[in-house]
Amino acid sequence: MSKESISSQLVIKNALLASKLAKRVGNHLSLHGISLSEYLVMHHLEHSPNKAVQRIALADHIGMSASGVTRLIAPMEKTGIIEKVSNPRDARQSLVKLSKAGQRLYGEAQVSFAQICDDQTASLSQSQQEKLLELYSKLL
Amino acid sequence: MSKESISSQLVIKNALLASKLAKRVGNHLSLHGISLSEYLVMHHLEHSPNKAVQRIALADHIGMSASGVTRLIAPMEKTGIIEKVSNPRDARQSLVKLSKAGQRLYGEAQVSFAQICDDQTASLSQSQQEKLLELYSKLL
DNA sequence: GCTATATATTTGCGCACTCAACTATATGAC
DNA sequence: GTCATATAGTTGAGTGCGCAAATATATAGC
Repeated sequence: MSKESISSQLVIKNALLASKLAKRVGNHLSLHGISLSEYLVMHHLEHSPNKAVQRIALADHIGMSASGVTRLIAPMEKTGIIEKVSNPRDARQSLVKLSKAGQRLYGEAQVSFAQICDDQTASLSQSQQEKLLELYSKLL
Repeated sequence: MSKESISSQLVIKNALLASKLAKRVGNHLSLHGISLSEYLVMHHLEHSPNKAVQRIALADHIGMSASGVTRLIAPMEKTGIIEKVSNPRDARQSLVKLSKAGQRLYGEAQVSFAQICDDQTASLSQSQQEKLLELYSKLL
C-alpha cells in the first residue's frame, strides 16, 4: 500500500462526504417537492443583495453550467416559484428572482434543511463546525 | 437576509466545493483517459487488503449504487484495467480486482492526481490540511 | 429435499446534467 | 452605419447515474 499525499486524501474524502450528504439532504428536501439544486438556487436568490440574479452568475455560483440552469429553472418558473425579470439595459439578459410563493417555500424548506444539516454534522462540536467553515472559505 | 445555521452553511459549502473539485480533478484525470469515479474505484481496489472486492462493498465505499458500479466497471473490464474474480463460496458474488495494466495505470494517474490535489488545496497550510482531514473523518 | 426468504448483480427506464452548436443582442473599430 | 467580435441564453445530443424490477444464487425452516 503506497503512501498517499494528504491533499489526495482530502479531495477523495470530500467527494465521498459530498455524495453522502447530497443524498441524505436531497431525500429530506424531496418532502417539500424540491431537489438540492433547486434549494441552492432559492438559497442564492434569497441571500443575494437585490434578489434578482443573472442566469450566468447563478450558474457560476451554484457550480452548474448555463444550460443546466436553464433546464433547472424552467419548471420552477412554470410552478410559480421563480419569476423572470428582464434587464432594460441589456436585452440579452433575463434575470431571475424568487416569487412570493417561492419565498414562502424557501422559508419552509429552510427549516427542514437546517434540521437535517444539524443531524448530519452532529458529530462535530460547535467550534469544530466553525473551524470547518473557515477552512471551506479558504478553499472556495 | 435571515440568519442561517452553521450546519446549513457547512452542507452548502461542502456541496459547492465538491462540485468545483470534481470538475477540476476530473479534467486532469481525463488526460489519463479515466473519470474521477474510475479513479475512486482503482484507488479503493489498490488500497484494500486483499485487492479483490465485492461489487456491493465497492459501491458502498465510493458512494454509488450497485447498478452504477456495474455500468462503471463494464468498460474498465473490456479495456483490461479490471479483472473479474468469482468467489467459489458464493456464486452470486463476482469480485473485482485491478489487473497488472490497471495497477500501472493507477500508478501513473496517482501522480497527476496528487499534483492537482496539491494545487487545489494550496491555500491551506500543512496543519490546516491535517485538521480538515480529521474533521472529515468524524463526519464520514 | 422443498419452500420461503434474503442477498448479489444486472437490466430497463428515466432524470439531471454537460458540451457544443445555435440565436439574439451588445460593443468596439473603422 | 456596418462589420467583427464578445456575451447571454437556449437547444440537441449524449453521458452518468439512480430506482425499481428481474435474475441467479444462497440460507433457513420444516
